[in-house]
Amino acid sequence: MKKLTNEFYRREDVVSIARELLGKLLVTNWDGIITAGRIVETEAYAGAVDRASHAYGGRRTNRNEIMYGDGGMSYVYLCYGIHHLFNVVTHTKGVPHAVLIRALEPQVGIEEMLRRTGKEKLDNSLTRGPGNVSKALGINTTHTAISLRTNKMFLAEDGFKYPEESITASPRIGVDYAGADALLPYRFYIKGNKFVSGKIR
DNA sequence: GAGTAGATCCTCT
DNA sequence: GAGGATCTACTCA
Repeated sequence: MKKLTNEFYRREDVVSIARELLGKLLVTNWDGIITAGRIVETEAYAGAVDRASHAYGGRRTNRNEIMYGDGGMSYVYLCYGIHHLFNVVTHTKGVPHAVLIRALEPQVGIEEMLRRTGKEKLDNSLTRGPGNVSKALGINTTHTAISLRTNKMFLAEDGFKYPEESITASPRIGVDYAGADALLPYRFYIKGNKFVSGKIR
């Protein structure tokens, strides 16, 4: 298993990165408790020109400041007062690109994920949707702005690849307020995977 | 199976 | 003071 490199995160094309993250592993290790899952759904947020992004029009606030940092950092924020959403910051300093991790297939520490989410057994709701992903992996807003190359939280590849034909693009979810940009095919997921959120499988 | 309301709080205006 | 990159449970059918 190899951690993804800074070169991977710091490329210019956030849409390609979002697509390539499918099949990679997201690992957290809080106080020695390891949980990990394989990424099956992502969304790209293309910075200042993307009306669905927090950084649209170059908006810069305390909350999204980390998006303007170097690629390879985490961006976690609270949505609807309840859900913590986990993003990977990409591109280099000054360009606020990010990829939202929307769904995982659980791999390691399933018992711990069940404990964190209060569920009794593994089913497709455990890591389906960005709110559930963060809950299962124990991610919250205190984990924003940390490097994804530490041993606490990182993305890695283990050689596994989903076949090209199983990768599907679609418009993003929950961004109706973004006008025409809501229609951009910036969401990527594994066709037929039961952990993918939304109605279209 | 489809549609809808409610939860709940931080951030920005 | 408003609203959000969501999820679940509940209704109705």
